[in-house]
Amino acid sequence: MLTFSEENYLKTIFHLEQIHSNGVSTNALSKEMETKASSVTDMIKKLSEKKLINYKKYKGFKLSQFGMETAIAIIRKHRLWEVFLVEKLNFSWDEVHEVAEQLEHIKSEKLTNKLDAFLAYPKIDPHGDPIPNKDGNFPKISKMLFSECQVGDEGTFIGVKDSSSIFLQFLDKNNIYLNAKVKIIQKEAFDLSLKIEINNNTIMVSHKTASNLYLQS
Amino acid sequence: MLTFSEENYLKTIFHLEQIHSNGVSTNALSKEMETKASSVTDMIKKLSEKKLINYKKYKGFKLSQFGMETAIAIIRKHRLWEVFLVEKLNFSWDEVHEVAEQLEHIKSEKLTNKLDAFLAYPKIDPHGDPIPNKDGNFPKISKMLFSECQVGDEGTFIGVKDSSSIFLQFLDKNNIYLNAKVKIIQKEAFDLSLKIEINNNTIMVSHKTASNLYLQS
DNA sequence: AATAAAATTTAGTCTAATCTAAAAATATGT
DNA sequence: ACATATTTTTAGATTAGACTAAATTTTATT
Repeated sequence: MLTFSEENYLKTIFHLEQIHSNGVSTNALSKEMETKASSVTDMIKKLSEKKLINYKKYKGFKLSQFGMETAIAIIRKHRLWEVFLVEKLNFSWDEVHEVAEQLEHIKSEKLTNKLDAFLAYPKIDPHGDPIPNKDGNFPKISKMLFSECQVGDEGTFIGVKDSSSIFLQFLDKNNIYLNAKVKIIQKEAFDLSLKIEINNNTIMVSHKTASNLYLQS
Repeated sequence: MLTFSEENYLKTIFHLEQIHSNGVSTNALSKEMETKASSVTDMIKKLSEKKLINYKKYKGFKLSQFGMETAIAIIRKHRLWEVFLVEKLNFSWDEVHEVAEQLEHIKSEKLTNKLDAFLAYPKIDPHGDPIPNKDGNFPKISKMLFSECQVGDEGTFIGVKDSSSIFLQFLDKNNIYLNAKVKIIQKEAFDLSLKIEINNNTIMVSHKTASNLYLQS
């Protein structure tokens, strides 16, 4: 049985591997975890003994197959709970992360799978990130930033790039809701702002805003 | 911020105070927590320093007002999550306790209150135990055992005394479901077995079974 | 009231997860 | 290529929560 701390390390290693695909360094992990490098070395040794990562002194580390599965299971739980909090309990986006950080450590496969079913097997979380299924497979989501779309493109607004409170609250205030149907009406050459149709309203969004919204077509 | 361990101690002290109303002893608590008495003494000191209990060496301890509120908040979370697991995720009664033991430690008042609202402010959990409200007040539940009822009594089956898996599975098998409307039809003088009407079915239950079912009239 | 029994506390050890400071290994710049 | 900088690891300390064994206090029994 893994501790919370071990699980948090695994999760963070997983995320770092997405960027540094040829292995993660002690320093990179310590920065991400906001701990000292020596603490990371200690934990890395423990994870290595438990066969969760492959590690050679001074040479960085990578998740093992087993470690990968474990990390994905935690991410699955995190994202499912986020959906639950937003869709069932009416949390706003900017409040869910902290609570999901706790809920992701609840140990019950049965709970996870029943929650998944209760939520009707969602494929993406409120930030637009894909939710791995029971077998650990991530659904393919073809998403692009609003700012990269062509006039005429349409689809569903499924997530954000910037998930800061201030941005999410800005979206709320402007009635830009998750899962809204969106169509790109016009693009201004001058400032790259977009005219979009969203939920049968036509509004203008700045280039900066458009660069932080994902459309699934 | 309290640790899981501190929270578990508080909860257990609360339960013991229901029985030993003039204070709890180190030994009683160590038995209930399945730890050694010396470990309890250590923890008691810490809880005392944090003003969660009132403690005099060799003289036992009691929850302070603050400790009481904290314990009740944990019990509230435990019971709300049990309702969620049974009513929303279709867990069976005998599976919920272990998971609720984990969920009760999630720290977010907002989550607790939103969960409460989502569940429509339930007053009792799947074992028939009362759920304290946001202010820590327990609802008054007038429950009695089926075995103590008179012929003609009617009400709702709200909980069990024996919550062992084997008993809960037995109830499932015999279509005795929580919140069923019940009427006592007849009582056999010979073996004290009852004929009851439950969900428009008439069935017989043994005295032993009837001694473990609570009716709310 | 004296002594035996039981309960409680203290003292010291262990493990997990962190830290600081120092040592060792690796990487970099001229 | 070699001196320096950076990264990583080791060594030793700390805190929380548990433990064992011993000491102390309280309770019970004659």
